[in-house]
Amino acid sequence: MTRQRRLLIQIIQGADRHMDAFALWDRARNVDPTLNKVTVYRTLAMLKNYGLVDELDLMHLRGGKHYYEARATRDHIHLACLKCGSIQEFESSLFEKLKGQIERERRFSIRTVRVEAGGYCDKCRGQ
Amino acid sequence: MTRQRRLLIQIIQGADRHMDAFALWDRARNVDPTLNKVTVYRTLAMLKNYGLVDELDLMHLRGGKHYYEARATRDHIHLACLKCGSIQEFESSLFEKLKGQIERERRFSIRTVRVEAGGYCDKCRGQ
DNA sequence: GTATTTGCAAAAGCTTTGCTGCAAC
DNA sequence: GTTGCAGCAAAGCTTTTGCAAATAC
Repeated sequence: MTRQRRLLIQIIQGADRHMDAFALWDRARNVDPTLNKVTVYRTLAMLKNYGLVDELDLMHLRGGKHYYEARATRDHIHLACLKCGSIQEFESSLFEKLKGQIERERRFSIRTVRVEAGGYCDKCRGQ
Repeated sequence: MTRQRRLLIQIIQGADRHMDAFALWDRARNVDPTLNKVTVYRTLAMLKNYGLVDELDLMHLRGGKHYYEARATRDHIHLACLKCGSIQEFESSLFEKLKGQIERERRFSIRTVRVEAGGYCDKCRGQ
């Protein structure tokens, strides 16, 4: 494991929000200004492959780019507000049951699941 | 409603698989060779806006492009096989309950939901 | 006749690739 | 010393934009 990869992993795991490749690069450059954007993409590809990082689209709220987050111990759902752009996370045992149903009824072995809902958050729904 | 838009809507609704913008364009050109790719994108933007069409990523199995499908009467989940690339659709009352839970507990008004699972289908899981 | 839609060309955005040199072990 | 990783520049793909001409009603 190289120094730069360790740095990127650290940034993803410590992120307080969902970051895209450019944002990750930007944050990494504060620590190591020589780090190239291509290295970000190559590291992300590796981490996705090992299942350490999940790739999100967040309902394309801000164009076609992808967002990344360290894989959590428990899967969660992303709720994207189409008005204010806020992202909420939601965990539910129903979601766990749903995954179990898919595995059983379709004999489909799930490796990653992505649930994204677009709509209006509590603050924006009345407006 | 213009002729070209009607044609594109017809193609999306009659599609036997999930199509990306290029595939839609290609099919539309068989009928009207003057139809421009930009018109495809503009029509899709309109249809997404009206909630008549859903945009999918299918777990980025084939890069960052988007796939489109006419909105069904009932939401469904997409299961993308990481090995053979097959796409299955899955409906479940648990999914409906999960949506209800989100609406209630977070007071989040859902407009579109996308559930995509990547993994191994029955045929590929043993291999 | 007015408003909206289309084609064309070009730009924009994000991501990937080829190759050479550098770093890790 | 061998193997794999990083930097650089350039290409690749999908999608969006600006503007003049064409179409719809």
